[in-house]
Amino acid sequence: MGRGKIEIKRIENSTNRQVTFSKRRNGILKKAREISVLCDAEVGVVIFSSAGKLYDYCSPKTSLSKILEKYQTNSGKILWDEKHKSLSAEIDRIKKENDTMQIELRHLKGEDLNSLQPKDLIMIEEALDNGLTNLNEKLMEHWERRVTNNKMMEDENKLLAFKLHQQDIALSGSMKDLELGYHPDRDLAAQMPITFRVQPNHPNLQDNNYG
Amino acid sequence: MGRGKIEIKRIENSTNRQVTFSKRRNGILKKAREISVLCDAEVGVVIFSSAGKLYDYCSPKTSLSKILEKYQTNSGKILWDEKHKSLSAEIDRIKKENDTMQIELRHLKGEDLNSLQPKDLIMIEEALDNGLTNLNEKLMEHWERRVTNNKMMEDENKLLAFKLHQQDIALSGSMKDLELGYHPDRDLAAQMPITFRVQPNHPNLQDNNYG
DNA sequence: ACCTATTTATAATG
DNA sequence: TCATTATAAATAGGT
Repeated sequence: MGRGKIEIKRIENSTNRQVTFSKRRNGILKKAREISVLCDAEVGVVIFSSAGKLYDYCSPKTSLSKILEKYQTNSGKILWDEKHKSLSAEIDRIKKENDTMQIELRHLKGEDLNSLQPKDLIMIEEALDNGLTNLNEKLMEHWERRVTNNKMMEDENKLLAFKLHQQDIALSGSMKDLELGYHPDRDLAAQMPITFRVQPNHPNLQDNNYG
Repeated sequence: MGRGKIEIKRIENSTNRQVTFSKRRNGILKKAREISVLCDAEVGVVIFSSAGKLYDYCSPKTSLSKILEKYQTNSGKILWDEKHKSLSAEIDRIKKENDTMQIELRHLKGEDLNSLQPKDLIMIEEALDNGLTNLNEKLMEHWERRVTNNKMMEDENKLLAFKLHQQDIALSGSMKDLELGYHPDRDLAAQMPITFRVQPNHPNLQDNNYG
């Protein structure tokens, strides 16, 4: 379309080339705009001149980013840059790791064992046995701590009972003494400190040595 | 350009719109091709029809990926931000999942138990017990299959021994008949085939039914 | 940049 | 959907 027909091949005259580029670039961008309006289409156009200058168009109500995302899901082609490749690679790696662990977990829980050979089964059994051993060790520690605690509390209780008993005796003694002139305050005062001293969960209890 | 001038606004008639889309799309792609050849330009075009169908063009000797990379460095716009974020989010999600499984695995193997309460320990123990139960079941199946096989082989062996015995008897019978002209080689030759016939691991053993 | 002869694209139609 | 064609639009070459 013009004064003369031209062949579609690189225009060697640099000035001519640049002029043609400018004209046709405008043409394309205009047509892109038109088709997006006329036909309700999403259009993205990116043009670099041979000099490296950038021109682009993107239909309204969207963005190149969105169009390209759609492009990728639709075409299956991957456009993204190195960063994304590495992120994707990491996802793959972690997923693989995940799967492996998933399988191992299932096996340890006694699931999906049908495909395994006795040799594998025995290895898993060893792992389970080992786990149980370690676990029972821990449980034993807890248990022993509990027993020790119980014993300590028991001793403490005995001691307290004993002291209470002594007090009872002392009290009945003073009661008898008081039959003439008794001051109740003194008895109360004598009991208070003991009440405060009773701390069954005292952290340093094990340092004491009560029969 | 056509029989009549049209306004640049959405074509309401759906058929018309689709036809116009088809024509103009071809036009744009053609012009994209032409400008890239005539003017040595890098061009990328992505068009989605309103129905969501994808059409694209990319100038030769490059790729959309490269063009877009160039676009980003040139325009400063980042096309991948959203995708980037979603990928990162997925990595986080999977990593978390990974960690959880990692911990569960360690616990089942009897590691890192110090932070756990007896209640947790007991739950793990139950899981291990359960796993062991399932596992032993499987092992038992394998074992029983092995035992059955052994028994069948034993029976087969007995049968073979019996047949051998019978043959021996038959053989000595003929030997006696031959007491006048005996050849030691023949005895050896008679034993050979039996040796070869003994195949304890015969694959079809289970199809036989020997008392 | 503009002009315009000419080519090209395409709207309407069959 | 496909071909035709009259007409609008794009543009090559010139100024």
